[in-house]
Amino acid sequence: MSVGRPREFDINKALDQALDVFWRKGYEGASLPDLTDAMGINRPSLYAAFGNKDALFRKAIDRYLEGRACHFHESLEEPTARAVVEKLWSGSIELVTNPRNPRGCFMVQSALACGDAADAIRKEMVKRRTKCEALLCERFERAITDGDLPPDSNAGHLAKYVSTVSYGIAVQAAGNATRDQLNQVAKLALLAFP
Amino acid sequence: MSVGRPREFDINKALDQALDVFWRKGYEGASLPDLTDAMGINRPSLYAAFGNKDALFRKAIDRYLEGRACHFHESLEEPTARAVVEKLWSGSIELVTNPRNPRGCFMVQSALACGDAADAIRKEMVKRRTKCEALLCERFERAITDGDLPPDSNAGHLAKYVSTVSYGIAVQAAGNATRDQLNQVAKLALLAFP
DNA sequence: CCCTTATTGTATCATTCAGTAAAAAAGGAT
DNA sequence: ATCCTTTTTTACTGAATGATACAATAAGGG
Repeated sequence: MSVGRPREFDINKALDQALDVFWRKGYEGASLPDLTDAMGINRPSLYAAFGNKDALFRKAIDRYLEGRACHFHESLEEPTARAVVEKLWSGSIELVTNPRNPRGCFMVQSALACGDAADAIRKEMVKRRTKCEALLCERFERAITDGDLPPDSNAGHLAKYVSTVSYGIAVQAAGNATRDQLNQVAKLALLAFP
Repeated sequence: MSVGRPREFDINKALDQALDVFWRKGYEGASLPDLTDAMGINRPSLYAAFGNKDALFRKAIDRYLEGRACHFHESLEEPTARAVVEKLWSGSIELVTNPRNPRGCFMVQSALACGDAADAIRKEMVKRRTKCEALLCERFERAITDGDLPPDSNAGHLAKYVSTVSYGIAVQAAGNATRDQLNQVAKLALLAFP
């Protein structure tokens, strides 16, 4: 098939390892030695396979959303708006407190505030979070059309509320909040949902 | 009084400038040139007055909580638990969307995830956030004792919920959320409060 | 008016940062 | 077996990092 010396590492496994480092340490806090050590490759291999630190991070975002955080897109397919929110929050709680993952949410904590050099990354994360909220908003608009939500509901406000609670859960998990505590929070937060 | 060459800068004004830099760029993202430029002093003056970057940051935490974010402690003195929450959230929204401040909340975004060198700072921020939540919890326990909240309320759960919404508001503000949008979120979130 | 004390400016320290050049190594193609 | 292409390895680059040494400077106390 491919000509030349075969690559000795699995590119997706390496990307998963890089994702974990970025997740735990943030974009700025993750140094190239941190990344290459975790990925089990040396620096030129990283650059050849992924471009540079910026490009590697962007690939890690996609990997996160399509893999570890796939509960988000799945939750949108639930039959009712309330079920969407329940699945979204419970899935988030499972993700951010899973001992196999770094604590907290990659989309929130990997580039929330940073220096000038990383500002493009920060903006990209803002865009991604906004995009997720927009998808949630569309889902609620459909629920209103379907009569699933009251006709006087405001899909935008609801989407922002649901997103806000998700982000708050992520910050709590980055501290020492337990799964049970966060489930209690979600249960309480659901009272505000129509 | 003091002997020796007098300091040429106002130490609290310099600390305020440093706080702003840490707030906008995070602990790791703020370089010493960033800090000294904003503070209008040179490096040895910074080290003589504040110790080092770590010590400067810790002084900035106190400055933040006692100054810009004083609404938190003030809100605890409101007569009812509901009024506490209303003042806490509205004060937070004012703070994190005030154009005179960096976007978002210093306590959330200055050291949420970071490299090994900054891990002590990250832990300190976790401890501080936990402390604020504990104060909120105590206030709600008092409200239960006073009959202000229903006797079957769980102060711990309520405190965690209120904190979670606050953190979520902070993340939203670090994005592009407007004050009006966040006030809508707070209004909605208040429906879940007894 | 000198002497002590503290701050300021300059210049520099060793270390770490992200990113690469060049040669060695491992296969497939001819 | 020998070339060709790609990956791996080693070593290195210039720039930026946090932190200081040292001398010049400016005030107050005796």
